[in-house]
Amino acid sequence: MPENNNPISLFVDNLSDKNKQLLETIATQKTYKKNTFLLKPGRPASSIFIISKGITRNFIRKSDKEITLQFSFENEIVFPQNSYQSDGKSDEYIQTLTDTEVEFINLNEFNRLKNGNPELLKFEISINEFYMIQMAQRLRDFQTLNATERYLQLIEKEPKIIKYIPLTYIASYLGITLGSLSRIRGII
Amino acid sequence: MPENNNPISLFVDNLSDKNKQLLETIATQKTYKKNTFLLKPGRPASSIFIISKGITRNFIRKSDKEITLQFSFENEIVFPQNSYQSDGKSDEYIQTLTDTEVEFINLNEFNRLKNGNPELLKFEISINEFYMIQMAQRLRDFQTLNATERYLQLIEKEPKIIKYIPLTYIASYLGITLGSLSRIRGII
DNA sequence: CGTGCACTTGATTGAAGTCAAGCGCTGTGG
DNA sequence: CCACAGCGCTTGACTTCAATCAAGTGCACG
Repeated sequence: MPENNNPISLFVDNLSDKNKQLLETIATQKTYKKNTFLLKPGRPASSIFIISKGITRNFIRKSDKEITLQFSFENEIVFPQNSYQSDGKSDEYIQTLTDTEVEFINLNEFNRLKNGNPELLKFEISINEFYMIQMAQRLRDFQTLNATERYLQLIEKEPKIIKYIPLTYIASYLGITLGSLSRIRGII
Repeated sequence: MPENNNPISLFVDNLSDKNKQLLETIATQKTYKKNTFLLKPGRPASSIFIISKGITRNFIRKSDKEITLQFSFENEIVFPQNSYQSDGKSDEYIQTLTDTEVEFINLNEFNRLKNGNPELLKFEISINEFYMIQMAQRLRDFQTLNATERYLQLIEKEPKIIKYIPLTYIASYLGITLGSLSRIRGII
């Protein structure tokens, strides 16, 4: 199973005991079978999830195709990428790719806790920064690399994805078709 | 010149007078001529800029080409997208595209101010969220749209860019070549 | 044992890149 | 004040990359 000790779990570790305990008071453990939806379009996302065990993906449907936006592994935080559209509804799906165990965190309660709590506010800033850097890197890859190079980059930077996730999902994550991805793998 | 009242300036407006004043104590007004570099690779970015007047672009060089990562207009905040690479150095340029007036904000001082200051911490969170949503949208466009659709999307969502910025820069921002962009414009 | 999923492969088309030439401004220096 | 250099953009001929659509393989699992 995926390796441990990513930046996100470090951010949690760095919290004071007091705040760790506070977080626990609003977290609920839940387990889901493979291929369960944690979020479907139309429902406002009132929670985020910390994955204790398992893998999820965020995706959207676009003209009969599924486009994968994000994969999430152990100790990572899952939330809808695009938050909301103009009509206030998310168009995003979040789905488990394996049997998965998550800590469910209600956003209203988290926002209440963090009010006037600098440590939790900084915690949120760190997490946002982490995901911003990741997205900026990914954007850059789309602007500067072709399909083959993006695939090689993925192997290097996110080997977990290659190891554990079906190519169909990886293809749309890389912005290419399954067929092309297969050919790229053949050549390399 | 570009329209006013974007989300970022609203975030500033919403600050308490006390914090607005605090920010002013660490801000320095500077003006730059067109085509000046506010940041070059190799130097750690110790500041961010709030544009009072003018336009900037962030870009990188990659095999003799310049790839534009971001344009910034009046009242927006400019900072390097990719923060840093593994060697700790940014590889990003920030350049003025017109005569430009900025509020220079030293990051160390800002970090000192925001320590234990929930309002400023929330301010930072709001700004990060704003840019995250923007990046997530842009990423999605690369995954789901072809060159023509990305251009149309840009016209719709960021008309300022089309109005004020040379096509050469826009092309790399959209991840296409100048020639292709010109053809797309010809057809539409 | 057979159905369906994950992936590969082939033939063809279409989208975008490359490279080079050329046009029309603008602005600057002789 | 004109001439010309350079920038911003377009256009053409051609190539290359990736998409499309369809067929087919191997494997897992009920």
